[in-house]
Amino acid sequence: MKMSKAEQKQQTMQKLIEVAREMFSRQGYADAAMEDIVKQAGVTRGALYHNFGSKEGLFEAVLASVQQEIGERVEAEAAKSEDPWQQLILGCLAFVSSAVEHRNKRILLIDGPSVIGWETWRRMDEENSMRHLREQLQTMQEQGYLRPVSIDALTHLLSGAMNEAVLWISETSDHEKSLEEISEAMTLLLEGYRTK
Amino acid sequence: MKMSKAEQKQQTMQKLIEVAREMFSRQGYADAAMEDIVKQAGVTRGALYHNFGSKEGLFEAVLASVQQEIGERVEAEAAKSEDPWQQLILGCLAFVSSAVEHRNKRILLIDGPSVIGWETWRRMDEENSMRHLREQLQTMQEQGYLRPVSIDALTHLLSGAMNEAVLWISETSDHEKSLEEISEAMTLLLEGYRTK
DNA sequence: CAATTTACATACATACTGTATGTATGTTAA
DNA sequence: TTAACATACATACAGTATGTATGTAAATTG
Repeated sequence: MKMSKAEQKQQTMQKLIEVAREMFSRQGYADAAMEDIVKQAGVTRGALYHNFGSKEGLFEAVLASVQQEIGERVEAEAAKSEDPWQQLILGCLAFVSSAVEHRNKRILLIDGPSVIGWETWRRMDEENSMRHLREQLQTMQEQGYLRPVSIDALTHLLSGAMNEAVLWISETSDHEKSLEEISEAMTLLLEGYRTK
Repeated sequence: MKMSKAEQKQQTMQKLIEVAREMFSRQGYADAAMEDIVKQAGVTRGALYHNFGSKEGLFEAVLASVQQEIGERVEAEAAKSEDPWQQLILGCLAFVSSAVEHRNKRILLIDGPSVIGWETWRRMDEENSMRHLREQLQTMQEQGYLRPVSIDALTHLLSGAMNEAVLWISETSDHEKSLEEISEAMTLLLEGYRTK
């Protein structure tokens, strides 16, 4: 069976991203050696540098796939309700549940900001999970569900709270219980902004 | 003027920590070369490895000094009031104001968790700024100021919210304004937990 | 005051990223 | 159909950074 150049490229890139995602998750960015990644992916350093340019470039591609995956799950979950408050809660819970997974957590929350810089990390996040959050809050405020408060500030506060929640949950012995506690605390937290 | 061994050690360690703190803040942990650090501190690699063991060891010492400094400011600020709610607000604001400073932000919030791992980072933070927050919330709940909610969960949510707030503020063009917005949003956020 | 520990310097080993160059395979157009 | 070219990738090597082993002078100690 023959393969076009485009198909071949697509395949090696995907394989490298998969392998790198696993390695970055297990050992962290700094301790994951390119040599091991290409070996496990069944290619050579040439392929990696041809397609991604640098270790950072590879990481950015991996992070993008992580964020996209989470963003889709958040959106899908939020869409299950018509009520704005329900949508907000569902979205937040979906984010925490997704991000806490082993293959996402470290890449997204620990190494992400450090490796590519917080600004770039934020810009990438903005186009995935954070955009949904901001738009949801914006809409809710316009419809009178939320008190008059800076949407920017609020978005970041909530996003930060959830990020830390993810890291905390993943460290606790009983994930179910801690997720439940976070869910309760988040609900109360949001009550402070509620008008109707 | 003569110097005892202990004094000498203390002095080189302090100098290395100071220089490293500046370099880590400017270039980030990964791009800060040991060679440059020791050169600027006026010693050699021998002194560094003798005192700190590794690059990570040096970073941990730097981070400790950052956290201690912030922790002290938070405590001092909170002590300016007798009212628990005022104390909480003052402490939170002091944390954000301190952490946002250039010589603290990156080391504490960006590179910290990535370099030494989130668990270690949390354990270190626990002994500084976070402990104050948890104890304050604990006390407030016992005195009936706060709704019944998991103090652990709440502490992490607030801590995470503030951390992200710091990073956001530092990226905005008008720090004063964004700090004001965060202050307002944080106050409302806390209202959700208030009982009296 | 001899012995020993301490604080540090220096030279070197190791490991990892990134680059320069080569090659085989797919693509395109006369 | 084939010649010219582009692309995807392999390989060998260079550069740089961390960490270690060993040496040394000064202070501490019994």
